[in-house]
Amino acid sequence: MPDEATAVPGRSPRRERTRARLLDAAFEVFAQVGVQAASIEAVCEAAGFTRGAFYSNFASKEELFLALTEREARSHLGALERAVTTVDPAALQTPEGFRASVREVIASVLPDQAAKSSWCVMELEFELLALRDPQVAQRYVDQQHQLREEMIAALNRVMDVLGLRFAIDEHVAIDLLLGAHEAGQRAAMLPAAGARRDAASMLEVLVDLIVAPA
Amino acid sequence: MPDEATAVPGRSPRRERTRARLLDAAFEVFAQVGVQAASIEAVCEAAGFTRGAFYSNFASKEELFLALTEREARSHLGALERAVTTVDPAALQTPEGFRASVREVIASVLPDQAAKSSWCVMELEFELLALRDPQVAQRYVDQQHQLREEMIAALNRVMDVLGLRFAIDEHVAIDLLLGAHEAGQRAAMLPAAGARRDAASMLEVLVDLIVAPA
DNA sequence: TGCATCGGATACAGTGCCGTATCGATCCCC
DNA sequence: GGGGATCGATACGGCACTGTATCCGATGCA
Repeated sequence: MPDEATAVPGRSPRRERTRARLLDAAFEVFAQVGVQAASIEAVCEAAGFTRGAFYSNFASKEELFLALTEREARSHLGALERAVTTVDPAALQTPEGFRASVREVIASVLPDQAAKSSWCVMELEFELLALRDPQVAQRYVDQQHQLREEMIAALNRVMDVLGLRFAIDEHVAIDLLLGAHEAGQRAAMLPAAGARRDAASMLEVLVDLIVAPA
Repeated sequence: MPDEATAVPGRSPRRERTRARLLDAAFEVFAQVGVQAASIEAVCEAAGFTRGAFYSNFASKEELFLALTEREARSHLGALERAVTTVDPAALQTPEGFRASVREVIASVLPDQAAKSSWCVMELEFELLALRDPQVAQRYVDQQHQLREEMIAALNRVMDVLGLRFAIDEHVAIDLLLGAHEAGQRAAMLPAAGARRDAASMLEVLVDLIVAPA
């Protein structure tokens, strides 16, 4: 037995794979039926395990959920970094190219096509859980904060190249951008009512409003 | 027995009271633990009834939830109308008065202090349910659509008095306003992380951006 | 006041999920 | 290749909730 419970978090490869499969299954099941409605049993079945495996890896459904959000947050931060470093400076020279780049950076944090749209459902679940459980709330707030700070930095870097800046407080700007993106994505998952404005056009209107020459 | 099942929806006063108490309790319980996590039993207990009363009035939890959203939507539309008719034209003459009026109209649809902040939790629940259940989705979309159309009309009426107009598409404008309001309200329910921007300032920034002289 | 209907309470059988305790296979290291 | 630790499967008792069928008191009408 290792001396410390807080020793190296080096879990055996086998255990790591089990955890990963459980997390994958949790993502799927949670997105499909909701975190609260999802039974531990259903997650295990989707992962091809029995509850024995689950309780050997997680203490509760909440812990599983938090591990999942952490994994996804890490992955999103990675995607953000990649998106920023792959922005083509040449493309930025035109207004269209600039707006496309902004949208790409935003989309990298809230992937639409790649990881299916089910992540935005999970975001809603996360927020809802946070509104009820203080422990979850802390994690949620921290993750959101970190993500937004990195996005501000990323977008500022992009805009510097162009001699542009935010016309309004950058925190408000990010909130508006992310809000518009999320709203657009969710709207896309619902049946249309009347004239449906898509996320793309909303974002472009917004970008025009809040970006100004430096 | 009445000939028609679709006769007058005139329910007896007693029955109406029972339904109202069940709806009140549902609001409370749903907001507290979530729609999915809430057991019918818990709702009944909160209302001071047994499940017998519930099944005598509703076929399922979903039906109860839909009845609840309908009642609340009606109440919100009423509040919106009242807010618009009580706007003081004199107050509109100053920029501050105008912004306050805009905020009041918006707040009337998404009440913050009055009906507690728990309604925005219910909104999230509603949206989440809509993303999963097509039947719920239709209702959700319809309600949102109606609300937004009425808000556009209301705000346009207010702005006409001042010789102002939306600088951008009015549907986009409403989406941004409502989004900002909701985001601000939810943020207010969570522990602060770093500099917390409140809903009020976000809305004012936004109003300044999207309102222009006619 | 008596009677018919309505509306909510009670009783019951059934189900799915929970968390734990224990067992057995697999993996790893010497 | 054996022995010990690890890890997931199995088995068990229990509980909370579901939906229905039935009962009984309240209510309203003649």
